[in-house]
Amino acid sequence: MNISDIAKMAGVSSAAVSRYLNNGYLSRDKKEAIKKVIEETGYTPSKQAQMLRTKKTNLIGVVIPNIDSESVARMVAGITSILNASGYETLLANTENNVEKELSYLNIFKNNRVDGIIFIATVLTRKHKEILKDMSIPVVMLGQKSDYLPCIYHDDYHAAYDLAEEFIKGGCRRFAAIGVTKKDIAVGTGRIQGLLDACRDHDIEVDFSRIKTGPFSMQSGYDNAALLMKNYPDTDAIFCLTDQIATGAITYLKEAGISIPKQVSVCGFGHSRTSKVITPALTTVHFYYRTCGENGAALLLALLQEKEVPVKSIQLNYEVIRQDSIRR
Amino acid sequence: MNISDIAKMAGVSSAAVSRYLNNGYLSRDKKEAIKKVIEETGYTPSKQAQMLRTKKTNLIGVVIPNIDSESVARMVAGITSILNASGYETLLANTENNVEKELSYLNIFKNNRVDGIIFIATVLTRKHKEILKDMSIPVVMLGQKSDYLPCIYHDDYHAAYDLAEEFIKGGCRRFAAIGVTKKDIAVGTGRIQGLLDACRDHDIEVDFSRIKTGPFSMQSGYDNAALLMKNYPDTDAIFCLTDQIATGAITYLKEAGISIPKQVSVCGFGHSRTSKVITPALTTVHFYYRTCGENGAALLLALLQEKEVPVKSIQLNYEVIRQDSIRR
DNA sequence: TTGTATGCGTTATCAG
DNA sequence: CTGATAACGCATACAA
Repeated sequence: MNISDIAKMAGVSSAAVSRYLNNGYLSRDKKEAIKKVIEETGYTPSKQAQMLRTKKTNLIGVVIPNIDSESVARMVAGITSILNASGYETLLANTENNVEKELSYLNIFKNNRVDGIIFIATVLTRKHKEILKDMSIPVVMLGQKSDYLPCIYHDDYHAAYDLAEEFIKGGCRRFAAIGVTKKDIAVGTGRIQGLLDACRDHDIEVDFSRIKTGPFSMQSGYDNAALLMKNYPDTDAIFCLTDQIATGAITYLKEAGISIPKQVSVCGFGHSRTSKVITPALTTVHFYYRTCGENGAALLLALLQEKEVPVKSIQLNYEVIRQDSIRR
Repeated sequence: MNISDIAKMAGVSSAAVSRYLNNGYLSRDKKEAIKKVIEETGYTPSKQAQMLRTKKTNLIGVVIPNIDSESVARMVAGITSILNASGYETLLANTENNVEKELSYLNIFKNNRVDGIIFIATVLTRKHKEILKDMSIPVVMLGQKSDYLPCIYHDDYHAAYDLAEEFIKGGCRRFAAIGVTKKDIAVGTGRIQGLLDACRDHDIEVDFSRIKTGPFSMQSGYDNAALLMKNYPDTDAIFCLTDQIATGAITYLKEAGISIPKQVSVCGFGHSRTSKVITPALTTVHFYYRTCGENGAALLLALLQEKEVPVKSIQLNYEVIRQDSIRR
């Protein structure tokens, strides 16, 4: 069932049907006739043919590192809510934290598969820049700051700085940290820098050998906390770069009979569901992940329409969630 | 840059290029020539044109109720891992628990937009059946049992039965439950039925007025637990139909100074991240969500290839996670 | 093994 | 306002 079948049945030309579908000039009675036939047949135009003809896909490629992560899921929820409301659909590319896959998907989308891309970034390599710099379609980056792409990101640095001050106010002086790869600029570098600068501003020395790194997992938090407390038993603050890591650390500390926050204070980042119900409730920072997704989608839509929006970058606010894992 | 440009540059016909792209008959030297030109130009064939021509999209529509849910996210992770490995991409439709949207997306996908559909179902109405029954493309349903579609689902009933027996073994006799709409057959009906049948088999009477329902949220758990303990203070077991609900219930009980599991025992379903770290650790049941997604994708792929796989339905196993929220 | 010609289902141009 | 027709980029039947 195609447009010319409908045209024949309605006694008009296929051009008329096309006009009907696209709100073009059409007399009242032809409109009626076409409407009737379409309703009777349940005809819907072929998206494939429309795409080929109009060069528009109404598809947005969304590249994510891992869907099974609370923060990413929230961003995706924000993205889809805005995009769907505007008649776009999302092509989801889950890279499972694999850089090769990430580059590969970016390349697949690069040409003419989608109208635009939203890229939730973690680690950015030179190859990323190469691919992203000469895209023929608009791209918005989420979660990392970029100087060559419009982006929406969180103020990881100041969030970390504020959190560090919470520890300091509570009297903590011998800091340890459990982080992630420095290559993740926002998280691995930015949050650690916030900690270091806060300590410097308060004349507190940081023992760099107490800064560990590992994956974004509870297991890393558990293992590294164990390592830290064994090698540096006088540690009184463990600065965890994500709630997941903090959850693992807390689990270890409790098992080891180390009191939180009395003997060791702990923080996380992300305000996860778990942070609200773990004992002690985790002092953490809320990032506006859903908003980030929404803004990213809105920005992409603007780019799609106006063709030349001045390259914007948006830094989102944060909120320190003071709970019970840092002593006061 | 299209196929005939490449053909000209390589000194061959466009058909030759097409054959090169699709592994057709081609002499060695022409192959070389075409390869060279394609590499130089970075040409990639237009997916839109291919779709129109071949009637294949290599797209799978994935309809989900809400991406910001641990169980759904795990299923999606499983789906994408299998689909991507087979060269398919996923068109994600997040319905935000809105039945209208769900029907609408199913309809959008119904015709020729995608090659197949994976549908993570919750509540099934007559309209769903109407739409799903005369699909021109294969559909696999996840999370609910269906008699008219291939489906993969969990053994909610026996999981609930086993969990109920845990309560009974621990000496609980005055059951309450916090559930969800009965229209969700797997969760709202199946799990409650498991509880009721276990009680019946152990000659325990259930006071139906202690069975509450609400949304899939922590808030519902909190509010309903409060309501229950106020109206039926002798309750010694709260059977929560999801971990989220259980988390809310536990939060209330702790606030109210009611000891868990001593005075009131609690269970959940889903083996969420939170269930592992909340105090007391939640006795719950593990469902193989990721496997469910993987199997669903694999089943759809089989359907896509063989055209006529006998309508299969797969019931997945479960594992009771005995932790500390039910007394022993 | 190769090239020519046709058509997939639309939209857009152009003449009427 | 309307209809005929070309074109989008590719894959394939058919002829060579």
